[in-house]
Amino acid sequence: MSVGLKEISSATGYSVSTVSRVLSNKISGNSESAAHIIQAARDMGYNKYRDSINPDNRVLDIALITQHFSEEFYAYLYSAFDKISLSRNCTLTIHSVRHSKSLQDELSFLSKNHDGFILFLPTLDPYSYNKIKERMKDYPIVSIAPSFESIFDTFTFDSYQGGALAAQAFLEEGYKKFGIIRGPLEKWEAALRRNGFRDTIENAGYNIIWDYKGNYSFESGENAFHAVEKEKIRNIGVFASNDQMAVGFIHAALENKKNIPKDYAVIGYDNILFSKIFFPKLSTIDTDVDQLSEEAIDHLIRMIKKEVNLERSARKTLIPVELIKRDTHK
Amino acid sequence: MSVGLKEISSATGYSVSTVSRVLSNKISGNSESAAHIIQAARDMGYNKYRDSINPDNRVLDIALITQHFSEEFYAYLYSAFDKISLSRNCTLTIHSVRHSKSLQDELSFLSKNHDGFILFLPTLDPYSYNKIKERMKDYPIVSIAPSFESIFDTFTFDSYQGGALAAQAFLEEGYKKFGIIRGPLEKWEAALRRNGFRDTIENAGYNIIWDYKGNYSFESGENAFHAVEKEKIRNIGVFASNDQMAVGFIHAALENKKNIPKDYAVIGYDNILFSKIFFPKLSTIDTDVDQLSEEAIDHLIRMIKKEVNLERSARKTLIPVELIKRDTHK
DNA sequence: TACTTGAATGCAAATTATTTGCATTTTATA
DNA sequence: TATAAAATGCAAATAATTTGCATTCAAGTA
Repeated sequence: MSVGLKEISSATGYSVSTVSRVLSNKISGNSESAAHIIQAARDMGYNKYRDSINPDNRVLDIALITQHFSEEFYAYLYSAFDKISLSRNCTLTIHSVRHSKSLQDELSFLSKNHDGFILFLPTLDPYSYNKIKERMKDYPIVSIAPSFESIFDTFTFDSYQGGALAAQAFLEEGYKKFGIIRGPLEKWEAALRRNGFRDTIENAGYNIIWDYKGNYSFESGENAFHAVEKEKIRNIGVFASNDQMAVGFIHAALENKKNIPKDYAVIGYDNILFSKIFFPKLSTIDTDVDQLSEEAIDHLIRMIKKEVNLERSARKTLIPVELIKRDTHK
Repeated sequence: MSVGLKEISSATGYSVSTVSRVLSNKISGNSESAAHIIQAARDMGYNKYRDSINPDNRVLDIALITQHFSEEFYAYLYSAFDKISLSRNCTLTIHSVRHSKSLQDELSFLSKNHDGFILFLPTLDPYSYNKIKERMKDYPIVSIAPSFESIFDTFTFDSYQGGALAAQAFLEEGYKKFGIIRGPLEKWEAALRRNGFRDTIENAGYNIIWDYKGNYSFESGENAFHAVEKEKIRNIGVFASNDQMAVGFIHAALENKKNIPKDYAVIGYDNILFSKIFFPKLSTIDTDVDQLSEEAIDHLIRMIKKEVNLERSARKTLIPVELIKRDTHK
């Protein structure tokens, strides 16, 4: 059963004309009656609701578009966005397009039901990003995926700083040998983490003497250990590009009767739950997902309210990260 | 800009009358032209799309309504539903109502944009469930939250069986002493896991000699260890109601130079990622989230297509669980 | 091939939904 | 209490959608 002005009229007690005027902004939307009618229109599912009513006078519907994986990080991310959007009086819906066949069509469809998008599509290529931009011209979109080229206004963690912080910690503690377990370098943030670490080490006059190409998995951390063990390096500061690899490395090291941090000092990245449970407790780079979501959502809301100049080229905002010192280095 | 039949007409090249007929099922929806028009209506965001078109002829939009927490389980759950709904040609959106002030209104609103709900609201009271049922009469809803009273057709894991499997394993291995770290008993599935374990132990002529009231957290697992240590019990089979508590228990035990499984055999529940990484690897009850989502979604689709008799009282389907034997018991 | 039948289509009329001009009422403010 | 601005409802105007009817098209049949 389709809902029209007549139904809203009888539900609220106002005439059809008044309802019409409220729902097309012909009447200032801040009076009590207007609020009542707008609320009813939303509740009853009036289908021109979004098109007609000024974003200032209603709840905004925001879609978080992700490529979902069963990793803890996603649970954190959703939780943060959920919390912040509640506090901003927005309704958040999460859509995974990981398996989507026709991303463009899907986004186009979703745009009709939402006021704006938060995009988290780390593996999408610039060509597809540009296609989206083209097709969704003027539609409010914020990206939170780390990427080289900014096509949309972007909020991401300062991965370069993260690598640098790990390096600084090792340097201050007097380490002289440094190694890295890299993430896949085609991922932009993995490259940044590595560069931040390397640049800081090299600026201090040292070199990275061991470099292992991991793939972010626990297993590749274990493999990294076996690789470093062969070379009989000891007393080295190892920066792992994520906690899974760090934990894998430490796990393999302990199984082989090595001492952490004496033989190998390790700093990870992400501060996953198990990094503080794992024994020894893992030092790691912590990202403030709450801050990321807050800034991204607030910016998106400003875009929806047309307070952002879209003519300018896409901004990129870096959210600072922090080193959590625990027990896997001096 | 609101999209009407006129716009769809010029986009597709058919007359307004034909478009009207297709979009109100006056024409069999399986011809090529009909498919074309329906597709265009969806893409262009025609706002009576859902109301008008027969569910057989279009993509279904399903909402997974959860109370989101930053736990790995949620990432798995979403991932499974995501995968299955893709294979069923459904669009899935995830909505967290954990912090929602007016659940009823929110659901009512969401129902206008979706064809059916999967409800995962484990902490919701029966009164609220009944309110939802009342307000959303005839709207397709499937629940996947464990609960005593079935108000909606429900698919959940067989938690009782899970407890029983843990007990059987201990019994077969010759343990004579049994303990349990319970989840919060107001949670129905925690009660079931406990009952399954206890009944099996008691049927075999033994008793649970130690019972700790946990709260599903890592810390309460650690506390459980300190409690059992005080009583100087050893060589006991401990069933932890979830993996977090199991890992907490083992962690504290190892820190106190105890041997797992010699001093304490442990079986957990959930099969979280870290249960296979943690050292020693955790024996645990595994739930097949894929099967759960598959059955729930398929049932929901049948409800949407009106192939389920809603007059009957709510069905409850139990999905079997499995014991994964690893290294924390004999 | 010509004929038959039923579905698909478009035009225009009918119906339904929404907007707006105008007169009246309410509300806020001086 | 007076006054102006905003809100409201009625009814007319406009816009959107549906439907009756005639025509076209496709597929099967004699």
